[in-house]
Amino acid sequence: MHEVSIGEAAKLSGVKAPTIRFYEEIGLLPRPARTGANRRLFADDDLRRLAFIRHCRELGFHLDAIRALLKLQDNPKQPCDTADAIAKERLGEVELRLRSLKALRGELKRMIDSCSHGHVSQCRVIEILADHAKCMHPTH
Amino acid sequence: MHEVSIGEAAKLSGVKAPTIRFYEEIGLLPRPARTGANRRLFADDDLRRLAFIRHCRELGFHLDAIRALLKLQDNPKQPCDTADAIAKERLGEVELRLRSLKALRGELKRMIDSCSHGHVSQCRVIEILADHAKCMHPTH
DNA sequence: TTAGATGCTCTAGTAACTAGAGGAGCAAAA
DNA sequence: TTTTGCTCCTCTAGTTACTAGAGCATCTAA
Repeated sequence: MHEVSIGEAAKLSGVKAPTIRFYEEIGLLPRPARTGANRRLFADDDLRRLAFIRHCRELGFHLDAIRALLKLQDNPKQPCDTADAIAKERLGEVELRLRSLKALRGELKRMIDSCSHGHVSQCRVIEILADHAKCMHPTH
Repeated sequence: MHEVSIGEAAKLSGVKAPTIRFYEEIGLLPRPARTGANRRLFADDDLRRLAFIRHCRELGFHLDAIRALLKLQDNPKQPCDTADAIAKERLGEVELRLRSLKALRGELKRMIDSCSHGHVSQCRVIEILADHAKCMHPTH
């Protein structure tokens, strides 16, 4: 059956042991089997589920979205529109964030470039932060 | 002296009243004056500080960084290297995040494009999420 | 005078973990 | 056999930057 301890599961999946326990607690992972001494034993299925969760988290999905995706995975005969929609929503978030971060980068660069490294009283960084009107950031 | 209530301060600064109280509580804002009936009265200085904080937050600075920047602002004769360093650190974070989000966007697009809108069992989105090896994301 | 808006404090909740306390079990060396 | 050190258990509390709500006081306008 090839069952592993939580430490082993953590190593194999790249998810830390406390986080695995946390996922169990919030119902993202089913409760694994236990040894006589009450230690968790993870089977292949658990490890696969863990890998799925981890990959989703790396791509920035919220736990709620992951919960929905896992539910889909558990019912493979359903149409996959929901999975598609969740991924598209995430893509939208990413694109929004990208635009805003690009604008931000511009403003930060401008701020840093115009700093003449004198005293705080003449510091452009502080000045721009203090006075929004001096800011060229397009979206706030 | 032109002092305003917390609601007025919220309107003027764009920071919500509970958030203003929160900033006071954690020592980011000095305790403002009070009326006889114990209501907060914000002076111009407070409003300037609030605007500073808000602008910093919009640019994504952590409250700790803002605390440091405010301390600098309070001692204008210091050299402004610290302000410069904080802004540069933030720029670094932004650039890192940008790279990672761009990679993410690519992966999400690829996932969505290869979805044929059938059943979950053949869904490429779910499949790629389940199996990291099928993922082209360069950095994880 | 009374209704509705605004203010006060305090507690608790959010996301997604992370850290620590205090204790039990296990494997290997002395 | 004992002891050392690692892993594991549960439980509580802390993190960031707020947000929501309860229960009460005060202010403003009709």
